[in-house]
Amino acid sequence: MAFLPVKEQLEIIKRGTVEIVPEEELVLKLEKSFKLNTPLRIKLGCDPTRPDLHLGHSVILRKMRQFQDLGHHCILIIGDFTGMIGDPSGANKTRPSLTKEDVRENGKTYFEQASKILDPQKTEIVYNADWLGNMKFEDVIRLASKFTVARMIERDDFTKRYESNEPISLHEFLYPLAQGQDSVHLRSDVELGGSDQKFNLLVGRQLQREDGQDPQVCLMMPLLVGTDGTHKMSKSYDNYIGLDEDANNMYGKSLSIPDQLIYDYFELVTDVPLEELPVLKQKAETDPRNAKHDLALAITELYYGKEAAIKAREHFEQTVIKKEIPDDIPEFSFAAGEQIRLIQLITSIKFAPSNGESRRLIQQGGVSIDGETVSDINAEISIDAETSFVLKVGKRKFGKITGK
RNA sequence: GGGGAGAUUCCAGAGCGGCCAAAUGGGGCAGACUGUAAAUCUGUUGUCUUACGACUUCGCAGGUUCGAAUCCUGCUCUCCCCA
Repeated sequence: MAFLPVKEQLEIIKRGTVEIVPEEELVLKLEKSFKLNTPLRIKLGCDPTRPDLHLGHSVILRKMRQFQDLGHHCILIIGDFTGMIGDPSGANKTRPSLTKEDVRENGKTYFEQASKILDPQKTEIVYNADWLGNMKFEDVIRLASKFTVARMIERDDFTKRYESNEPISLHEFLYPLAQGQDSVHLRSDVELGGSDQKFNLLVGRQLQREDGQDPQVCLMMPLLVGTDGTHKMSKSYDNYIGLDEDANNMYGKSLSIPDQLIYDYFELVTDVPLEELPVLKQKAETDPRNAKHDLALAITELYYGKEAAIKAREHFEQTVIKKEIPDDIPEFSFAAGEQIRLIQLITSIKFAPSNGESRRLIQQGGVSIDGETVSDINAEISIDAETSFVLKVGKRKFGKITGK
């Protein structure tokens, strides 16, 4: 296939990037690729320990997709080797070491979810245990000798953990080396990563250089700030919008981001054309309400299509703005003749994790039946064949209770 | 190898023999308000119980005591200083 002119490719590639190190080398690589009509080898590593992808992951995956669309060769590394050992970074808890099967399984799940963004046909999947697992201790020592401790601990997250007296295990120093070794093995031209990966990506450059290769270009994407507006999007902060979230949730959660993030989201997680971005930036400042709805729609549309996205918008307006009952709510049937305490009913359909919690919800006015707030903790419900009412618990848990 | 500090409820962090299901902050949840599932304010935040109360929880295992998160012994883990 024919490649786009280098200048046009660059424009697409640079969208949203934090840093490209070094950009001149990327230009050279693109020029060479164009001349020889050979695709660049783009590398992206993933951690298969938690295969629940969210919009934060999508930032980098989308960048990968852009490379695919430009005709380059994309390689997704499933980090099964590191996953088996259990990367303890960022935590002082030992993570459970996964078995080989677990990791392969997770890797599969990861790829399935990533396929919502990547073109699976054009993605090469590799497992790094295939080469890292064969290294001898001697090889590891030789690799380790290429880095000094001072260089390692100057890495930002190590420095922070060191200063706050948090433990750093020795093997964590080996992770960047392992990742760099991946680049050597795959002879990558470009490695993608979050801006927190800079150090690791740079290690790849050094190791490739020592191996006599043309070092990879490191392309860093910003870390997407989560719905709380402060931390990077991640499952552990519970500020994420999952890729397999249903359309309604995706829409609603997208609306809950703080206003100042609207533009970033447009740039990083939607497909709005480059030339429209400045307009949207303007709109995000002058008309945040509508800009945010546009954003929510754009995000939802990307994963569920236009029709579903519009439905999600309607659902949101109905339930949140007009505070009406949505059309499609789950139904829970109880045997006719049954007498059940409301508290237990709420717990039994998992609208609350414990009876204590249900009780609290009622006490706080968070429970209503057909729009009437229930304040009696001891309320009992008699079910008969005719029973049918809508139970609302908290802001957005609706259920239709019926008798059978 | 030697010396010191520490492990508390989702997180951070008080408590140091009964008044401790355990201060305070963060987070979560609910209510009010709002363009919003944002911000703000208020309430709430182990389990079971209508309630009285009962039960489980303060690294792990034992022990002292009428009674332990708090005292003792051993173990595990972490941090700091020295070598």
